[in-house]
Amino acid sequence: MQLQHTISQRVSEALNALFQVSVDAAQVSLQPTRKEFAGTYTFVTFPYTKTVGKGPEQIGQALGAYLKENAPEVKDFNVVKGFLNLEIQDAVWLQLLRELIQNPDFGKGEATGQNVMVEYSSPNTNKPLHLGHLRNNFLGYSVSQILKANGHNVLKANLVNDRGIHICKSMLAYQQFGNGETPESSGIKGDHLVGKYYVLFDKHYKEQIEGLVAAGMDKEEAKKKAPLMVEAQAMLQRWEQGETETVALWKQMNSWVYAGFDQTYRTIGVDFDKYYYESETYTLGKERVEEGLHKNVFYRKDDGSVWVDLTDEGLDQKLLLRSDGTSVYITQDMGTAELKYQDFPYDQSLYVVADEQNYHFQVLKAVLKKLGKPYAEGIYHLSYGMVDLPSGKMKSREGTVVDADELVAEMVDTARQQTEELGKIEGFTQEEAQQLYHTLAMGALKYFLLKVDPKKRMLFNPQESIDFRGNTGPFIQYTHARISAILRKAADMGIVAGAVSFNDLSQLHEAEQEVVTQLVNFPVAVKEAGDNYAPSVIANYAYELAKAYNRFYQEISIFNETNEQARSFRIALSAMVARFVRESMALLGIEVPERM
RNA sequence: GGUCUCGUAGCUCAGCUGGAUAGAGCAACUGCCUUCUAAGCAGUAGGUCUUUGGUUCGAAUCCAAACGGGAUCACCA
Repeated sequence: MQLQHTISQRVSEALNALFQVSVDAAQVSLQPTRKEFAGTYTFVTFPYTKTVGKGPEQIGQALGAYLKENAPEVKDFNVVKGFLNLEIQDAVWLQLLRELIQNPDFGKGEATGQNVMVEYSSPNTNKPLHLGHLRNNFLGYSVSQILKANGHNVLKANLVNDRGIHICKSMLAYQQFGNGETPESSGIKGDHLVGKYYVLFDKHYKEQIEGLVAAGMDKEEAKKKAPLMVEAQAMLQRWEQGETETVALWKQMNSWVYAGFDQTYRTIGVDFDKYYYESETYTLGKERVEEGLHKNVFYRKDDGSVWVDLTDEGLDQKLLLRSDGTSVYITQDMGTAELKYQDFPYDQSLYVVADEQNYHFQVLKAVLKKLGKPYAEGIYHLSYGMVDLPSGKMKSREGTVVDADELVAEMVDTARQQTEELGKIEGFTQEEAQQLYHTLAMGALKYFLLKVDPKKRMLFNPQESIDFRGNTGPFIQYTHARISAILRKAADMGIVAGAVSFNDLSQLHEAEQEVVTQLVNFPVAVKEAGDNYAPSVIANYAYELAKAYNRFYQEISIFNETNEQARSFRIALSAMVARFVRESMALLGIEVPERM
């Protein structure tokens, strides 16, 4: 039963019966009643004063009295100015809980048959993952889970940026300064090892530039003429020509990076259904360019370069192919979009990419539309804001990035410290303790990064982010652990869930009713999160649910309750909260412990 | 400069498909562990929702402008 919908229906009927005003139930908007007033749903009467011809308060009184009399769900009402607050019968809440218990799919949308591809992570293979990538990975994974819960077929894709000048930079530095170092010989994780040479390249490159400038060269020219840069360009050429030695080095270094990434992905709990590699897709777009020239939506300049004019879309002219015939970024993305569509004919294609590329994706969509591609409309750039540090923006070249592996390790260590201080894990084995630290660390980190609206730029304060109290992942995990303890105790006492019905129970405490209200909201949150691609909606939901439960937990005893039905109800209620906490956290990619 | 985006408590953020006296968490202060896990609960204090105008019965929310942050406008990716 959709309670809110039912109440809308009742209000619609009442409007008709009392005032002969015909309003479709779907048009009757109800809002949650504010805490300081009694009630669950509030109907605002102001908009109806003209059609009804009465004052807002009068309308509220009349509707309230009518509903109390005629709507079986309505227990009572009160009117404050133009606001009609409706209280719901306890029997309705009890019935709702029974329905939740019997419906294991509550909250999940019906299958839509829609295919949605979610591309996320998309790392460069020249350096390890950092904090920004974490936001990306957590977002992509979580949105995928949320879309699945909304009934879509989801394919998680990772487009690995494994070629280009930046890759050649680390390769070149490795060649010159590496002395045959390997992850095995150095004990350094593969992606970090390669990243080390990327940094080394930059260091020597800068020295060369300074040297040239000191010798009187213009800075811009020095950047181009520095020997390391010239060599890196040459290496890229050799790579594109497939020169054996260069390709071998490229393969070797990439394999190190992949081993490192795999380890990180496993640690942070994300995965992919399909990998795309830029080295395999970067030439694909050229056919699309040909197609566009053919269809006369692109044009070729005298120097041979190909352009598209998007001024009619409010955008600019955009280069699609260089004068030497090689691809640029957008060329490749045009090709990859087509390839993706062939692999998995999608209704929607999400790109989880930082907001610095907003313009790029506008252009990509516009260009594909000009080509008349059926899949262009489904392209959606899930743009997220950068993660700032208290010191400002992260700059990889200035060494102010927060490394993902290091951060995770620090979080795990903090989780260990906090847990040991509280001394709550007696009887845990080493493995169980380690597992718990990891669960808590990832819960804290993921929740911190996901609770903020993706579109917004956010601040990562290392001090605050490791907090395990208040609006945090561990707070919600803690709620689950508490309930687990209750369910264990119930089992120990031989109380079988559902064995005692609560059919004769007729009264609820306010705190109990609040919890049911939150439970009932689960599908609303799942849908809203799906419609807006916003894990933050789920995070907020989980927090509200946990808060409502903790209040109930504090105020009302379960095992001291002598009324068997009331006790049975509270255990069932607790079990449902545990379930929805677990399910909503799973939508964020966060696990919940049985004990902590 | 053009385009886009953001501006809510000391800090980090909710709220934004218009509704009541704008909410959380952190930080500060006060209570609550012989009772199911105090990683908790209850409470106090903290606000010109950047500013100005407009639309409306009603604006943090919609529109416009200004101010202030940020992104982007490469034959880079």
